[in-house]
Amino acid sequence: MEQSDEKFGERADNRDRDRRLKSRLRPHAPLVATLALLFRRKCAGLRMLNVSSAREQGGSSCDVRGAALGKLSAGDKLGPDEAFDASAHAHQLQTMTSTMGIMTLSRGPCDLDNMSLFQDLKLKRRKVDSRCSSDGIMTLSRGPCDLDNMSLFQDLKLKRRKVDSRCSSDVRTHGRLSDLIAAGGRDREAPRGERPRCRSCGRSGSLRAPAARRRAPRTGKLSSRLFLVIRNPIPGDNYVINKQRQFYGVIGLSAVFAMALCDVCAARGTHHGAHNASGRRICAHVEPLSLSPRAPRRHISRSHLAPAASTATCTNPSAASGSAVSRPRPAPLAPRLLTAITPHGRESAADTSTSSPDPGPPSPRMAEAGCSTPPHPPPVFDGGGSPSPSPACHPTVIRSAPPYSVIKFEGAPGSVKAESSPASSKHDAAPPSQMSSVKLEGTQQESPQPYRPRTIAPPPPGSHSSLTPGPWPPSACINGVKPELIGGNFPPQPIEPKPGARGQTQWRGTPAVIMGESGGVRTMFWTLPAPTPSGEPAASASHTPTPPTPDPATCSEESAARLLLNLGGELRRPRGPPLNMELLWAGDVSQLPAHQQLHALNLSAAAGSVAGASSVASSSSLTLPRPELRTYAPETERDEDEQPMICMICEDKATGLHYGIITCEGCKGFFKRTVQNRRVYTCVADGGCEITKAQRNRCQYCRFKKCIEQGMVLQAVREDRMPGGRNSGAVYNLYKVKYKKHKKANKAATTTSRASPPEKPKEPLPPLPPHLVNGTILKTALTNPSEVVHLRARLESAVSSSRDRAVPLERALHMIRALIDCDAMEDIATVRHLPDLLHDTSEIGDKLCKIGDSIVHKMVAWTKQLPFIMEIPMEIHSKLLMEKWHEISVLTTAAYQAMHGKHAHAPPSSDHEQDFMQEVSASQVKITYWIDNQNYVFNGMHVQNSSSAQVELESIQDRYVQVLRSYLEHATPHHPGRLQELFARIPEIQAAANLLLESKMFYVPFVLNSAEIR
DNA sequence: TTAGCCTTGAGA
DNA sequence: TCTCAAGGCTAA
Ligand SMILES: [Zn+2]
Ligand SMILES: [Zn+2]
Repeated sequence: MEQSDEKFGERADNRDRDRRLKSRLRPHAPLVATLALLFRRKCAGLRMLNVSSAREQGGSSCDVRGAALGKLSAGDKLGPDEAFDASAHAHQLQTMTSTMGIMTLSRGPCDLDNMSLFQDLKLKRRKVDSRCSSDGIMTLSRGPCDLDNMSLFQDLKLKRRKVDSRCSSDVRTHGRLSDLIAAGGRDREAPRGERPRCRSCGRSGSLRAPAARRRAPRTGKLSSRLFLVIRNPIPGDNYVINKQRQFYGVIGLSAVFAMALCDVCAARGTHHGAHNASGRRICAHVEPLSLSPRAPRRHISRSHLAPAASTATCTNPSAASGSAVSRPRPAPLAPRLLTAITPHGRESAADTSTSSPDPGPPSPRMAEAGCSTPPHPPPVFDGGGSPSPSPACHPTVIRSAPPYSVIKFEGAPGSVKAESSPASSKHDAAPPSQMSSVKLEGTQQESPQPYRPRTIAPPPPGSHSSLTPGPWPPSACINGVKPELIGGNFPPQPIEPKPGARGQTQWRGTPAVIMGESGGVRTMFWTLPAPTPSGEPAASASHTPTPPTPDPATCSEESAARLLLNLGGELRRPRGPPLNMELLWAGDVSQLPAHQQLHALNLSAAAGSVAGASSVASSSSLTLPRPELRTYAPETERDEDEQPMICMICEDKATGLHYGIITCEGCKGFFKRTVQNRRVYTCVADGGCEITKAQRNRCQYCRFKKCIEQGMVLQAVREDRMPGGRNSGAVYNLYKVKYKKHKKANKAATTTSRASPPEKPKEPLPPLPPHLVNGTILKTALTNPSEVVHLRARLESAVSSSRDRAVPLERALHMIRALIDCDAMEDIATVRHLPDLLHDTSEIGDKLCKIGDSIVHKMVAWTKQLPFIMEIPMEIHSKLLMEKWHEISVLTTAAYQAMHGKHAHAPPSSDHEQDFMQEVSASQVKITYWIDNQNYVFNGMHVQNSSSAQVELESIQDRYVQVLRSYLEHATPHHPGRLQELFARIPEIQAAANLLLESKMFYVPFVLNSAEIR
C-alpha cells in the first residue's frame, strides 16, 4: 500500500487533473466520487492494464492482463478496486472479442456476396484463374471471417482447384489451438533420444512414445496425449466447442496451454503447478475432457471450415436446424471430438476405438461411448468429477475448479468418428456449424456473476493474416491471451493439403514474402513456393485424392518465417506521441523531414536513408494518412508534369507505372524477376542500404525491400505470365498510383479546384522509421487482398472511388447520417439505469463492473454498426477495440456532451443546423480518428497486408474526410480552417482518454452524461 | 543478373 | 484505334 502511495505521489500532476475531474463529478453523483476515492486509495497491487503501461514494462499487454487475471482468478483476496481493475478490463476485452466473434458469426449475407462475386469472376477465366485467383485465395485465408470462408468453401466446392488450394492455405495459416493440439503430443523441447518429461511434475518415461503416435489407431492404445491445460481459468470465460465437442478455443482470457502430462497427472486430471509463473502451487482436480483420437489433419482443416453436426451433445433439434449456415457438408469431415466422459469411460472409449482400423471412417462404438453419458452430457467440469447433465446443448457449461482445468486430449490419429452414431446421423442433416459455448464458472464464486454468459462465437481462429505460416503467430492471442505451447510439437506436422490439392496449392495462394532477420542475417522468406512453370489446367476439376508428400522446403520456410515473426513480435512499433500523428493527419506536412515531404510529393524519391529523422516523425510517417497529406500538400506538387518521372525506388528515369508505382525499367524488371522466381536475397549490412541508380545493384535485399515499402504490388506480377492487357480491378485497386490518372493529373493539375482533391499521381509510401528499417522485422509484405468482402469492396470502389472526386453534398449528408446513427443507440454515452445502479446494494466493484461491461458492449455495438465494418478485416476491428476502446469512448462521450450536455447550448439555441453541425463534426472526427487508429493497428501487426488492407483503410479514411470536408465547405464556407481545427482537437481527446484510463476513471464521462440528462 | 527494348492485349 | 502496363527477349 505504501508503495502504491509512492507511485501515486509521483503522479502529482495526474492527481491535479483527477481533482479537476472529481470536482466536476462531485455535484452530480456523490457515490461515484466515493467510488473514485476508493479506487485511488486501494489501488495497490495491480498494475495498469492498459496497453501503454504494459509496454512500458517491457511486456505485452497480454502478459500484464494475464498476470492480473491470474491473480484475480487464483483466489487471492482482492480489493474491490483490484477486482474491478482486473475483472472489468478483462471482461471488457473478453466481451469485445466475444462479441466480435458474434459479429463474425452473424455475417451471413456476405457469403452470398462472396458467392456472387466468385460467380461473376469465374466468367473470366483468366482473371479467375490467374490474376484474380490470388485475390480469392487470400480472401479465404483470413482468420476473422472463418465462417464466411466456411460457407464459401461449401458453396464453391465445385471449384475444387481453388477450394483445395485455399483450404490448404487455411490449414497452414489459421492459428487454432485445436490444430496444435491435434498435432500430437510430441514434446518439441525434449532432445532427441531423451524420454519426454511431464510438463507438470517432471516425470519422465510415462508418456507414451511420441514416435508411435501416428500409428496408434490400430493398437487401440493412445500413443500420446496432449492436454489442454487451462491455467487460471477466468470465471465467466467461455470455451467454444461444437456439438461434437470439438474444441475451438476460448472466449475470454483464460490462458490455455497444451502440455504433455504424465500418466499420473493425466489420470488425476491435475497439474502439479510446476509451471505456475507466479510460483503458486497449483493443483486442481477436474474431470478430464478427453478429446477423441484425432482425425487426419486434412480433416481438421475441413472440420474447421465446416464442423459437422453434433453427435451426442445436442438434444435440441430445433437448435440444430436453426442455423443460418446450412450448406452441404463434405462427407469426409472428421472433426476431432472433444468428449466429456469420465476417466473410466474414456478408457473404455479408447479401447473400443481400437476396432476401427481405418483412421478415416467413423467408429460407431466410439460415438456410442461418447453418447453414453446421460443424457447427452456436455463436457463438464464440475470440480469434483461428477458430470452434470445439461439439458440443452447450447450453451454447454463447464464448471471447473480454478485455478487449473485440464482438458485431456487424446492425440492419436483419428480412428473414431461420430457420424455413424444414431445421434449423429440424426444431426447429419442439421446445419454443420452449430457451436456450443462452454462457460467456465469459477467455483469460488457463489453469487451470480456480473458477467453473464455471452453468446458465443468461435474465437477468431487465426486472427492474423494469412501470411503467418503457423497456427500461432506472435501476435495471435486467444482472445487476449497468447497461447503458449509447453508440450507438443510445433509445427507439428507438415500441412497436408486436401486431396487433390497437390500441385495446385503452389502459388494458388497469393505470394507473400517475409523480410526479416534469421540467424543474424537479413533475409527473406516466401510463404509460398514459386509456381510451377508449366502450370496446371485452369479448369481442372478432377482430382486424385492422393495425399501429397509434405514439402520439406516449405516446412523449413515456415519455421524460418515463424522465427522471423516471433522475433519481430518483440519489436512492435512503439506507440509514438499521438500529437505528431494527429498534426500530420491534419495536414501538417512540416512535421515530416524535408526528404519525406519531397517523398510524399514524389519530387524526389528519397534514398532509403532516414538518418536524422526523429523516431517520432518517422513513426508518424508510418501511420500518416496519405490522403490527408495529399489534400493538404502544397500546390507545388502540380508542377510535376514538367519534370520527368522519377523512379520511386532508385531515382532513375521512370518509364511509367509498373506494378503499382512509378519505376524505371530496371526496378520493374527486378521486381518482376524477384516475384516470379521467388528469389531470396540477403543483406550483408543492417538492411538499410541506400538504393539509388548507382547503388541499386549493390543490395538486392534492400532494393526489394524498398519496392515493397514503396507499394509495389506482388499480385501485379501475373501468375500466368500472360502479357498485355490490364490487371484485374482488384489488383489495380491496390495500386498506389492509378494508371492514366497520373498522366491526366499532370495535365489537369492546374485546373484542379481545392474542393476536388487531385489524384496524387506519384505518391510513394513514407519510408519506414529507422527502428524498423534496422529492426529485425523489416517489412512483411503480403499481397493477399483480404477477404471476399474486401475484394468486393475494392471492386466496387474501383468503379466509384470516392477518393477520386469530391463527395457530393447529398451523398456526404447521407454518409454523415449513417455515422450519426451509429451513435444513436440507446445509452451510447450514458449509463443505463444509473439511479438504480447507485442505489443498488451490491458492492462497488460489482457496480463498476457493470458499468465497464456496458461501456464495452457499447463500443462493440458501435463498431458493428459502422458502415464500413465489412471493409476492414475483423482482426483490425477487434484489436483496435482492445487497445483503443478508452479513446473512442471518450470521443463518444465528448460528442454526446457536445450535443446533450449542459454546455451544449450555452446560448440557448433552437438552431437545428447548429446542432447538426456539432453532430457532424463529432461523428466525423470520431470516425476519421478511428480509421486512422486502424492504420495504427494495422501497422503494428507486422504481419501486414500492406498492399490491400492499408489501402483499404486509407480509402475509407479518405472517404470520410472528404465527406466532412464537403459538408464543412457547405456549412461553414466562411471558416475554411474548420477541418483542421477539428482534427487538431483529437490530441486533447486522446490525452483525456489516457488520463481517464490511468486514473481508472474512464467511466466518469458516462456517469457525468447520465447525471446531466437526469 | 540487369535493363533496355519489344510484343501483347484489355480497356478507354 | 490508341494507350499503357503487363511479359519476353537479349546484349552487356
Ligand atoms: Zn528504379
Ligand atoms: Zn542491404
